[in-house]
Amino acid sequence: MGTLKYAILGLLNRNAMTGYELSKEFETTLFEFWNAKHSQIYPELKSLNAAGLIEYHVEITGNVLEKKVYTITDEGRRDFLSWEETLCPIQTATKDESRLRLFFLDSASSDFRLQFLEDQRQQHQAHLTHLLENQQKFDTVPPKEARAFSDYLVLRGAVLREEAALSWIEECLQLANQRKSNSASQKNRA
Amino acid sequence: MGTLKYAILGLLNRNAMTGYELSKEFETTLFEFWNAKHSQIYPELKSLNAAGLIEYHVEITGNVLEKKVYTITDEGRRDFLSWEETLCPIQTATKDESRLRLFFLDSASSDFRLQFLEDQRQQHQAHLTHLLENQQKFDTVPPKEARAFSDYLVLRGAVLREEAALSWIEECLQLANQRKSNSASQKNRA
DNA sequence: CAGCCCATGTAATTGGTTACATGATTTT
DNA sequence: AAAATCATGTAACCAATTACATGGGCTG
Repeated sequence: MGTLKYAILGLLNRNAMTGYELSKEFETTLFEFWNAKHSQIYPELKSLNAAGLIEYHVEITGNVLEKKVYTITDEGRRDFLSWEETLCPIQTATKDESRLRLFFLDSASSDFRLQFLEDQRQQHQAHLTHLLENQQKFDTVPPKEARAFSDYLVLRGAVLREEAALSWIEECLQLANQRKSNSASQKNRA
Repeated sequence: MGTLKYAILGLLNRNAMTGYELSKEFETTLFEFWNAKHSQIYPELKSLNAAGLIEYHVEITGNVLEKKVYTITDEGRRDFLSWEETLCPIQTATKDESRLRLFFLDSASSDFRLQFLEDQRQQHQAHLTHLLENQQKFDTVPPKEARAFSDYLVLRGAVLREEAALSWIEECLQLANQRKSNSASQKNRA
């Protein structure tokens, strides 16, 4: 899809940045829905530069350490906007190892089943708590064209998704427990 | 991670199957949380066979058409179970182009913003409807050790996730509409 | 001066998709 | 007879992670 390209152009469309700063931005801000390591970013910057979509100038930190501050070009901005202003299909399929394991969970022992679900529950709980802490940093919905508005929206998305994941696991636990007390009376299965 | 390996072993642990049937299984049953094309499956089967985790015998369909029916070996079963009976981290990050686009949506025109959100809303709505139709096929929660129990659980997971996604988009739409009427009175921004 | 962060790259490998390639069987 | 589906594979390419490799700058 070449999505990394547009993630980078999008970030540079906001602020000029070095590859290192882009990498930090992926780790922090975009982490929930996109990520890329520096080993993927630097080559991509090289090719975006070659394509004339971004430029850079070198700045010196201290005495010798060079850093390349990248800026988006007009052509790059046009390219980004033409990507940004297109519709896109929602994600109906996504690789999720937890769900795969859960799908096969009937081949595991009944003890492990509960242990697995309980562990998943706790992890989701912890992650949700963390997200809610971030959400509380917004005392109010960020206004207008504020940069933080997007941050708020994607954070809300993460919160709602995580709440749903937690509800789901709790539903699974409940059904698994039901099953356990049922099957106690008929343990003589294959 | 080598997850494909365990997805295949897990399926073969249920039933003996050909590569073609595995491929269909990925397309239908596992699709929501794992997928693999035949071009990835056939080489994987080759290497699992070489590792002694699966075996096959050849069956003839019609006059000449050969198909390889794969069976899991004892060693394969042990390997699968040792994977299956381990805890795993929840997914806190997943690449999602829709969310990325939404994150950058402030660089788009206000008209397009609403168009994008409305389109996403409709897509989520349609997908949810489809999932709920599948859910109705279960008149009751499948019992005990029934194969369908896992199917039911992952379907419930998909339903809850999709409901959350829809709620989120609706919240975004609401906020975006608010913003529009607000910003009408102060359109003189940079 | 040690340890951590800043800063930039490349190489090797894995995971995954798309395209290439072939041919039999069944259904309409 | 054509079209859809069954059936199996390989090749080329793209995306992404892990590891390799180097060195400066800042803080305690």
